[in-house]
Amino acid sequence: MEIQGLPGRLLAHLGPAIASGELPAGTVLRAEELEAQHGVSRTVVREAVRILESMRMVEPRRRVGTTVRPQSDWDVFDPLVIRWRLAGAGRSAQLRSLGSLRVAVEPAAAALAARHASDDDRRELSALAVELTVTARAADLEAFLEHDIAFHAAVLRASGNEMFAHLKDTVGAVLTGRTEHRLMPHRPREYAVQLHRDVAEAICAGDPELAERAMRTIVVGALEELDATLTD
Amino acid sequence: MEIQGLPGRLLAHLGPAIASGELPAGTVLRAEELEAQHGVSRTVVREAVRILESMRMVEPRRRVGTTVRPQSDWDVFDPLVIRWRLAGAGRSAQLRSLGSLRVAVEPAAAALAARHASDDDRRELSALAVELTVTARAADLEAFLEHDIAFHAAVLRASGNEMFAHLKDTVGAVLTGRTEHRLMPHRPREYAVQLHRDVAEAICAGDPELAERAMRTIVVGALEELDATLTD
DNA sequence: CGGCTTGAATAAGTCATACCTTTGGGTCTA
DNA sequence: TAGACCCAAAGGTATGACTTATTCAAGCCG
Repeated sequence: MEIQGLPGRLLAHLGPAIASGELPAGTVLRAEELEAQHGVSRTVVREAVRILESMRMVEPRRRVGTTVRPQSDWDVFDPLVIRWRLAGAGRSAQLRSLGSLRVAVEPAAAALAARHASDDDRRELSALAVELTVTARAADLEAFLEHDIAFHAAVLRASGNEMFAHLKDTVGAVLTGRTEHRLMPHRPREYAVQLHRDVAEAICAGDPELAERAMRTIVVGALEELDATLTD
Repeated sequence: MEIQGLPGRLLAHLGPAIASGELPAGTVLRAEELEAQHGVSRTVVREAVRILESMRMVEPRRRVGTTVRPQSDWDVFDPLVIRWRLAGAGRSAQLRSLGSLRVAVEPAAAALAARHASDDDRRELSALAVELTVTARAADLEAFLEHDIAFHAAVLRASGNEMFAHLKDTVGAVLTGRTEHRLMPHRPREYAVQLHRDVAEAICAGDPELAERAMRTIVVGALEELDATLTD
């Protein structure tokens, strides 16, 4: 999953530093300095910088150095960029953006899933709905989170659209971030759990409209809760 | 925009080759061979491979070589991956995926735009709607395409959500691909143009429901046309 | 005979260095 | 002052030497 070796290590420093605004747009990074600061060779620095370039976060220019590009240029769908932003300063903005994205995508995915889900998909969704109910009643936040992530991932996958399916890690990151940063009620609301059961049932019954409506209620609720909680 | 220099050139060979299935999952690339085949140095090969690794398209492993990963692992939201797939074999699958994504995102973006668009945004949308009408009547496909792309980009940007805004190049690629591959009527349908005007008017009037509905009609229509045209 | 250890071969990973190419800016000249 | 010109600075590329991890197989032990 992660980029390997020293370039990965360097990236793990530079990426968050840029994403958090510690190195704002316009900052000039010079290869030689990076070598010295991190005690690595040219090769390593170049590979890390190349990756940042491919994410459109920096732009190397001869005679001038490697400059940090404005946030509006970044590849905001890149999983690494999303993770870096969630980790640091841009967290609230990132959560809000992702919240809107979820509102757009997840209901559509639920509708598609109701049409295209395989029998295995349906079985899995039912099982996960049960798990959610159980862990919610037990107020086991950790287990609830795990199953919640699995549930949304299952819906996205069952949609049969590869691009939706690939958003599973992103949605997972949002849910995790929400729990970690105490943006969630200490105990999952029974109403929310009921909605998850509704989604599962609608998909199993092959009812796209119902599935979409229930899922929309879930993600709109999550977004509103987010907006109400985030102060910045 | 593009990755610069020799690594970029190498990437422009390897990326499409992998995306098109010419180098299927499991294929082993050895650095030494790539050097010889493309007449470049290790430095260049390593940087190109690192970028492919960051897109999750290949996985370098010691003692074994750099193996091509299955398509399901790829970073399907990466603009380069999308472009490569649109260019080659995976084109139909890619267009379908993107079509569904548009159906999910663009109506939501239109609704947000109706709430948050600035006065400049609204002016621009009105102007673009006029341009669309004019070029459609003149059956000037090239100019129509250009304004169509600009229109959808403007809606996405006006939504105020950075992630939606970043999909503008992706949507542009779909529209371009559709025109290039003759998946469009030779003359834009007046009905479709009317819908674009409806979207612009609804956003200008601040009517989210109407904007969303009109935009949904546009993208659903586009998707259905696509499904009807694509044979594979 | 089967499983475990061990060692050698292999390919990627890293480093250091030399040299090339582009480009921004200063200088010199008309 | 305007223009041509030159130089230094920074990234770009090439290469050789060395390191490290990993696979595979030979060989050893139970």
